[in-house]
Amino acid sequence: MTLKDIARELDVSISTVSKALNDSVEIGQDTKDKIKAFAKLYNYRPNNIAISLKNKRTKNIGVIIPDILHYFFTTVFRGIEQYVNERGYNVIVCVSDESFDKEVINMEMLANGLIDGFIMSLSAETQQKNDFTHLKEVADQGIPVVLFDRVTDDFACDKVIINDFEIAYEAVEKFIQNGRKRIALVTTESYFNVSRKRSEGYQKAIINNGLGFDDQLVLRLPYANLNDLEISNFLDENVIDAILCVNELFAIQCMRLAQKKGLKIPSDIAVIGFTDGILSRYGHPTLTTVDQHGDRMGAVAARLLIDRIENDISDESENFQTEIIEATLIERESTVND
Amino acid sequence: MTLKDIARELDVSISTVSKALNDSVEIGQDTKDKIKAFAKLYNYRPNNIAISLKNKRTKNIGVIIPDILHYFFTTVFRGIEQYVNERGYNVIVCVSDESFDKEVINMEMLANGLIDGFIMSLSAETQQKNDFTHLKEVADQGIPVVLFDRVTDDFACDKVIINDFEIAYEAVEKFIQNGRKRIALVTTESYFNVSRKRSEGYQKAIINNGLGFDDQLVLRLPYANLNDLEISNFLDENVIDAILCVNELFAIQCMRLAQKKGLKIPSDIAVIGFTDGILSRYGHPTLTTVDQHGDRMGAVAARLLIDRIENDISDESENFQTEIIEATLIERESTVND
DNA sequence: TGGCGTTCCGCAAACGGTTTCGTGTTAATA
DNA sequence: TATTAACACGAAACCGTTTGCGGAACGCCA
Repeated sequence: MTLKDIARELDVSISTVSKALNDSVEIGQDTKDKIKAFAKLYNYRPNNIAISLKNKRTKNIGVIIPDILHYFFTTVFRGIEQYVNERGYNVIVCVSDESFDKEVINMEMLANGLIDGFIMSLSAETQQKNDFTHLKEVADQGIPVVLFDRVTDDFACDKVIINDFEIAYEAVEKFIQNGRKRIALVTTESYFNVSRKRSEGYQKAIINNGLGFDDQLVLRLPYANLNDLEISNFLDENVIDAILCVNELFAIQCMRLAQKKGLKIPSDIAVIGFTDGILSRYGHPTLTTVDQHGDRMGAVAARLLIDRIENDISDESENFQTEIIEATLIERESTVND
Repeated sequence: MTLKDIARELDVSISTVSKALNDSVEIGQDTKDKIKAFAKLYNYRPNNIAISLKNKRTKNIGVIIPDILHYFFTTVFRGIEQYVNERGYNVIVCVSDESFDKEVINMEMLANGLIDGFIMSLSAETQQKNDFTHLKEVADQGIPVVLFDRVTDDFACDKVIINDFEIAYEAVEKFIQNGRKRIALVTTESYFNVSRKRSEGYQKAIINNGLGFDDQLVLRLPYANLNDLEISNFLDENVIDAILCVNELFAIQCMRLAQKKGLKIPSDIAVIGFTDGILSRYGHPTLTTVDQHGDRMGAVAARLLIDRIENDISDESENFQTEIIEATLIERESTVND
């Protein structure tokens, strides 16, 4: 069922049909009625591809995330999806699998007309290499990009992040208020901007509270291929009464291994993680954690992007914004003193 | 950068440029070289929308899942994404949020030219209502559909499922081999085809092993809004030494509440769940569970769909297939007898 | 009756490609 | 020298829409 079909059946021109269906004033009321009735009867729907070609707008948003199995990204994705749907857009997702090459390939695939803009979080490899030419290329093509969470200062665009530094600081102070003295940090290698900021927040809080920063109490783990040994040794070699972990999985692992050694949580060791995921809520004990409000983050990123798309911002004044989502600490069993 | 631009610059016709870039034999070698060099220099990429319009193929697959936060669906999604990318397709995802209306709206949005086919798992509401007219409509439009996991006999198409009945049967026998006598089942209300089959497998195994089916030992919970009370009462009111749960979350909840009552796992109560997710692997204790091989399921569904799309199956002989993925039982701490 | 303004509709271009067919040039062959 | 085949390229249709513009028909007024 195309405009042409309707035009032929009703013996009018294609343009008349198009205008009638779009309620143009150029078309007489009875003609409109006739055409609309016919269209409804045969369940006519305009072909979106043709429309996209015509107005050079696809109403699709490209989303590129490093890992779909990661709870945080999943919630951000959901936030994006919900928001863009409300504004009549669809989402095309690609997963970079933390790989620079996949990120580049996916962007190139989507950039040739398939999408009106990108929302993305940088892959681990991209952050390591510090190579953002693929971002610059799509930007040069006039395609807007919004970065969230894993962002970089080396590429100018709208960004959405959380207050990593402050919330890490707050978490450490929570420990201190509860009387903890030997507070450890379990983080990733430092090329992640988020881990770095969280580490800085940790360090600052330690120092400001007069505990004295001790690099021995910082454990840096590879992002993937987690194994028990390093954590286990770390726990053996240090006297620790609290651990701040930069993600949920690290926290759960720490708790499990500490418990295995006969330590009680939270009485012997308190634990705080990042990402309020399933593990935090249903782990044993339940985990005090930083809620990054992924849904909100996704929605904000989507709002920034669509606004930029629709405002046809040819004022390339590049008034880029960085929105900061306030993370919140959710207290659960892993820090409650009994 | 369009064909027209290149043609103008190089003073040849558009068709010559098109043919040259597609390595047509009609074009002389030197002309080809010149055009290709120019195209590469200016980083020309054909507009996918225009191509889609021309050959009425978008190379997009529509995926509709009930819940992106559900680990199982996430793994299936990943399987789909990986497979279709290899075959040059992209994925457009929509989340139905277990709602019939959202499922319908999403399908209609995507059906008008945006995608070449659907991969989907039915929402809870759709299964309850048993209304599949939206599926039939897109099928009538000639758009192929592949259902996975949450399928229905009332709509003819390719399907991918796991052997729910058999694996539930196997799980119960595992309990029995370990000497368990009072084996409970925690399931959802029965409109989910998967839960129903798992329940049947449970029941059959109980009966075949001479344990005598006791409906008292079956707890039926609502799918959402889980609260502790029902499970807690269930544990109080019955003498139970093993529980089979139809999903991961139920299993984790059961373990937590059982432990709260002072019961030891697995010595007092053994537990088996479905879905080998994060909770199963990192829960306390680690959970014996049914691995549904979501990745494989997604890949198979994608293969079925793309084969059907590309084989231009006008032999509407409707030789629909139902592929069955063999689930496997992963043994962890929650069933090991000590 | 001539001129003017409305109303209603069709023509054709445009979006960016692919593809069929036709045409002009050259060289080989009878 | 005339015929023909091979080769290289261009014109135009097509995919399904939207939209500016022109024109026909009509009514109204002077």
